[in-house]
Formats: sequence, structure tokens, C-alpha cells
Amino acid sequence: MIDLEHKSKSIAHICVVRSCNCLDCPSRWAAMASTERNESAGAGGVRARVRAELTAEIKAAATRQMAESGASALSLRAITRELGMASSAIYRYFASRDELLTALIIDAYNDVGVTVENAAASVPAGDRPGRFLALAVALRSWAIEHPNQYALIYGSPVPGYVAPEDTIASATRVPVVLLSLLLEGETEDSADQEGELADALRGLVDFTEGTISPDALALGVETWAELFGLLSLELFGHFENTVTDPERFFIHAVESMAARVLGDDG
Amino acid sequence: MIDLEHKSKSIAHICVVRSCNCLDCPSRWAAMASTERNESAGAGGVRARVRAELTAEIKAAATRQMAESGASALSLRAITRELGMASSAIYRYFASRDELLTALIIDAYNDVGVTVENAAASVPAGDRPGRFLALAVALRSWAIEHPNQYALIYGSPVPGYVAPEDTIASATRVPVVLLSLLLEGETEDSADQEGELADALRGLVDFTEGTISPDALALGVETWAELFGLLSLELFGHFENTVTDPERFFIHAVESMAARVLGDDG
DNA sequence: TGAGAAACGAGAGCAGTGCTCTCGTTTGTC
DNA sequence: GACAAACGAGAGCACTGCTCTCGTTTCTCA
Repeated sequence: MIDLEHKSKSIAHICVVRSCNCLDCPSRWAAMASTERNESAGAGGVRARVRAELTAEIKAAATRQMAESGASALSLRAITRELGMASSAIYRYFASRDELLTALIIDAYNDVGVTVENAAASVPAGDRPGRFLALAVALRSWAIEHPNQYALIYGSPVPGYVAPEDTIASATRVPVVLLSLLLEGETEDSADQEGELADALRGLVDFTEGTISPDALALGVETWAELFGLLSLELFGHFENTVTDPERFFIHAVESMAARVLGDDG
Repeated sequence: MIDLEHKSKSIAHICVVRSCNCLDCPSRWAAMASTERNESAGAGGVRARVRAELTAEIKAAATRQMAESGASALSLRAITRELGMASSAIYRYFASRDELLTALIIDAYNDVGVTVENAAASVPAGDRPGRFLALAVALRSWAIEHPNQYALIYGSPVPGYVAPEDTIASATRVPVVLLSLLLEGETEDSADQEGELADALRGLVDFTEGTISPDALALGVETWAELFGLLSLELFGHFENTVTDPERFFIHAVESMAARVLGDDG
């Protein structure tokens, strides 16, 4: 597996692979390890280990249940039944249904994140359209294999639910891969940070520390939007009787996006 | 208000305005009047009238409640409380929660449908980029004013819920406006209906009776996807800390799409 | 006009949910 | 070994969608 190279100077903090060792990234990656979050109470004790195991079992049962019936049909009582414990016991591990859902959301973000990272890294760095295609196809495959998890993170948020800080680091993995790929070679020492477009994309402009032109960033966000628009329309049933072969059309659209954003050259 | 002209020959059955009187459209529009669906029992009787009124009141209360707490928090019992009736009485009007939801979905599709149709029709037919911009801005405004209704129809479908036939006619209104606008003047007497792309878009190719090239159709679907991708990313919170001014960026993206799909000319 | 049928509203009830509280037990720590 | 924290189990609360029954109202048709 070939790592995406780390352009610490040209694209600040946009590090695609976990092995990146620039200043800011380690903390970001560390924050993503949601699985290890519940193991903090008691270091190496027996109790801590069985707690971690049960926490994982609960999440596994929840994931299984969600894959069958969707996120909003997820029932804490059904999980406790499956695990043979009292219905009240689950609250020792997750304070509420929302907290379990948040853990599942983080896991889903990380799952699709590593999938996309690996797909991009499996194509030589020089072949940008190839990487883009691999990335997009991997994203779609993941979405189709995990429709309910896709809906959980990219569909309508459950009412009243506000994503906690914990999720944002994991949530950025896919767009970061996408942007870092699309913007390779598009960087400047000091891009124009003024203007309407730069204002509209202020968050992104600051994130990239002004090394990328607002126009290039805008193209990247547009691509991001079309990618998820295609997937959402397909997965949520809006291609019925219209786009008869979504896979073939998806590849066509991805190639068209690649030509538009990356240019026609390899 | 200026009607979009009806190109019965060039774009078969893609009629943008309700006043269209081609062969196939009247039945389509008729099927969209979900409001009148429950009035069929008893023509002009008193009972039928109060039934229609109560049905409308239930839907109004449901819409109000959904606007506050989202679709999955919608409670039949809360509606009956608000209306001062027994909890069981609501089942005389809607056989299940899903049936109420379906009615709300149809209404939402029609609501956004007329909004977009009117916006497109408010710009002279010759100004295609202007129409596209008006259409897109109206679509976004509607989405922002009705976020929960947007999520209801374009977000993740509720688990186990399958859209009944009733919804598809209403659901096609927005894409039909979009496609008919994008494809004006792009028609041919007999476009190539073969090839991979035509196969992938078989449903659309058949719908347009082969008068539009698969390439043009693909561009239209891509635009559709980017439009809804932009809105979904924004409304579902994925632009947080990234696209700081979503409205401004949306307009930029729409103009970029218009230039790409409609060409740079007016 | 009056009888029968259909539609209706209200209430009780069932099975399910998220969540809380209490109580006795187990485990870890000083 | 004492004490506290963590834990599992159970009962219980308020809520949900939905069903069934029963008495009343309304419509229809002879």
C-alpha cells in the first residue's frame, strides 16, 4: 500500500494517512479512536477489561440491529435482551440512546474514513484521476454495503440531536482525503484570501492557511457535494425508474468530475 | 406570471406548468392533488365535509409538530391531544403513522414542486441561466424554511418505509422542472439511444422518448445531484466550520453549474 | 318516513419504548 | 480488612402505536 505523500508545506494539516507525523495531526487522529474512549477508567484492571468488552458487544449488537432495521428503530431494550442483561444495565455503559448513537456515528465516520483513505492510497500518487476514481468507487461501495450507516451520518440528522465535538474529527476524514487529492499541485505560496468567494469559504481558507485559491476550494466543495448528492439520491430511492444502472452512471459522473476538476491529463 | 412554454413535440411529457394540456399530463397533475384524496366518501354530504376538514386539521397539526421536532418525533397521540380528541379517533382518518407520513411527504413534494415551478416561470423563457438561478434559489429558500420537510423527502427514508405509488408523481415535479429547463434546445429528432450511458439512464431515455442525447441527460442528472448534494450537506450540518457563508457559496456553485450546463451565453 | 348500515368518538387495554430509582452484590483501593 | 465506587437486576413511570369494543350519530335506500 502506497501512502499518500504528506505535503506539510503546501497543504498545511491536510494529512491523508494515519502515519502522518506533522504537528497537528497526531492529536486529530488520537481523538478519532472512539473505541478506546471507554477504557479510561482503571487502566489495566479486570473490571476495566470486561467493561471495554461489554461496551464493544453493545455497539456490535447495536450495529447489527441497525443494519437490519435502521437507526431510528434501534432499541436499547432489544440490545439488552440480545445480550441477556437487564434493560437498566445498559445505562452503565451509555448514558442515553443518543450517546450510543453518537458512538455509532463516530465509528461509521471512521469506518468510511479508513475505507476511502486506503482506496486512495492504493493507487500511485501520480495518477490523480485514478486515485479519485478509486476513492469514489470505494465510497459508493461502502455506502451500498452499509446503507443504514450511510444514512446515519449523511442522511437527515435525528431530531434534536446535535453532533458533539467528538464527531467532527472523524467526520472530516473523507472530505480531507477528497480535498487533499483534488488540490494536489494546485497550491500557491500565498493565494488570494480576499473576495466574496474567500469569505464564503472562510473556514476552508483558514484551514488551508491561504495556500489554496478560493476557486480551487470551491471546485473541491462542488465535487464533494455532487459525490454525496449522487450517493444520497441513489441510496434514498430517488433514482428509481430514472437512473436504471446507478453504478454505471456513477462511474460516468466521477470521470466527468475528474476531467472537470483535475484536468484531462493524468 | 409567465408560463414555461410547453414543448410537446421536442420534450415529450415534460410539462412544467399545471396549465399544460397535453395528453398525458392532466392525469399526472390530477394524481398529485393529495389534499382531495380523502373527500371521496359521500360527495357533498355534511359528514364528508367535516371529514375533509378534520383530515386537513390533522395534517396541519402534524406539519406544525414536525416543524418543531422533526418527522421521527411526530406523535399521533400528541396530535389528538392538540385537537382535543381521543387517541384512537385519529385512526378513522389515517390507518397508521406511516399513512400520515405518506400524506405529509406528498404534500411536501407538491409544496416544493409548486415553489420551484413558480420560481422558474417568473423569469422569461429566453433567460435560461436566470431561470436556473431563480429555480435553485427558490429551492434552497424552501429547504431552509422547511428543513424538516426537506429532510422528510430528501433525507434518509424512515426505516421500513417504502414510498407508495402515490408519491412518485409528486416527487418528479422538481426534477422535471430542472430537466426541462436544462434541456431546452438540446433536443434532437432522434438522439442516439444506444451505448453504455443510454443503458445506465434507460428510464430517463425512455421517458424522454429518445429526443434527448444521453450526454445531455447525464449532465442534467449530475446537476440535480450537485444541487441536492449542496443542500443536504448544508442542511444536515456538514458545512459547519467549512463553508462559512452557504448562501453565497450556493449562488457561486449555481452560476458555475449554469455555465457548465447551459453554456456561457444567456 | 323509518329501518338498517356505515361511520364515528371515546375509552380501556396491550405490548413496546427510554429512562430513573432502589437495593443487594461485586470489585478495586487505601 | 474497611470503605467507596462500580455494577446487575428489578420495579416502576410516562410515553408511544395500535386494537377492540361499545354506544351514538349520520347517511342511504326502500
